[in-house]
Amino acid sequence: MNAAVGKLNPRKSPLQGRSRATCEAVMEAAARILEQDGRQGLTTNHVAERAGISVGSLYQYYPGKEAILAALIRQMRREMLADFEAAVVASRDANLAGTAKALVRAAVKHHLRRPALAQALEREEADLPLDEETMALKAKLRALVIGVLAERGVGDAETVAFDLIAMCHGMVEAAVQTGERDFDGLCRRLDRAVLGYLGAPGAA
Amino acid sequence: MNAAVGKLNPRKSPLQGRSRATCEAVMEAAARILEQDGRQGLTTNHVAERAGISVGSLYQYYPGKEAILAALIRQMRREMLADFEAAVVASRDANLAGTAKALVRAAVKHHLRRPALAQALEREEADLPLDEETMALKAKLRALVIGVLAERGVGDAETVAFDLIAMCHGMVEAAVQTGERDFDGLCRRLDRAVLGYLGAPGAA
DNA sequence: CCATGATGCGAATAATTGCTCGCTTTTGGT
DNA sequence: ACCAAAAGCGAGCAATTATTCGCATCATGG
Repeated sequence: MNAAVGKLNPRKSPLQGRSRATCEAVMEAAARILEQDGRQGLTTNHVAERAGISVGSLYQYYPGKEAILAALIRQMRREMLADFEAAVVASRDANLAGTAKALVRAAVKHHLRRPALAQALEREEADLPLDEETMALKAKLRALVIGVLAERGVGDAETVAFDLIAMCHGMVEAAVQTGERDFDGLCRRLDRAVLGYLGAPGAA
Repeated sequence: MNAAVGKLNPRKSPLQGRSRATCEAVMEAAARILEQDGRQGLTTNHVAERAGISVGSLYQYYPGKEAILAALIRQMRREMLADFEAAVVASRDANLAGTAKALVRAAVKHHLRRPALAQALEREEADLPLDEETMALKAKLRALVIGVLAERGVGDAETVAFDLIAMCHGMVEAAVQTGERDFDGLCRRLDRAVLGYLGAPGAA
């Protein structure tokens, strides 16, 4: 039963209101610590202190800091996937360029919400044994893009989807890291990159 | 004097041949550990053991694991910059597409040499207080590309250079992470992305 | 071949961080 | 009002990791 209860899954779920608040406080404290100090500052004692609770309480719900990290990552992933799915649905009737732009905006929005946190979490993903979930998420994202491309007659949709995702990821990450916060400007540069790769019209 | 002797710079330089060998053994051991176990395995004791020397000897030359990491990163950066400069020089007389392709190949070559190591080191860069050096390197790289672009009449060379570097970085990293080892195939996809962004001909 | 400084050693100690456990307080139901 | 279960606490022990230091060994110039 539940073979995945290593050190990554919550120990037990909060039942009462205050324990729910405790869990949220832990997550938010961990997020802020990651944003400010990076992983080095993410110790169980430090998180508990920052969350205004005791270590003991923390361990009631999370078996270790990896579990906290995993929870943050899973939350981020849920939001991201939802944003992308919404973008695909919303641009159901648009042409290739229109859909591409919608997806680009979803990606940028996602990273610009809490830029430092998004970057920190992505850097931690690699260390956690979440490969299965990671691959599953990437597969879903790719499937989404592949669908969009194939429906609109783009050849070798698999490879193209992979590359488009990777290129956007790289550009957004680089831009965010330099402190770029101009949403529209960044989106237009991504449009240019995506449409350029596609050799598509509508690059205005 | 030398305000930067925090914990990142070597303590002293090896003078005799055997101490030089010691330092090299430390670097190689650290590299292999990073490739296999990631940062979590990179402890001073472990590195020393793996290098076949004692911890004491390690501390003679490196004041801590950060210094080892910094040394590895600096070495990688030197090689990378040299590769890029060579590519620019070698394609001095080529047109935009030709030079772009040369730079793309330099980038891919760099990452495909020791893929796991390159990725591990890039992930660690962010944690180390090497911001000055990091920015300096990025500036040099960008300057190289800006020069290439401006000479060949590309507008807004600064932004374009930034984006091209970022997009290639993202694509190469993603490809390497999935185990891609097809040098030529990857290069052609990068060509397509770069030339597409540039809206340039020669995309064959 | 001796002296001196460089190099090497690794058990011992310091520092950090992870985690538990016995106990108190709070909550919700009856 | 009472009780059982849930939640919370934090000192303190365990485990891991970092770092030193006194001493042994080796290399090199004189």
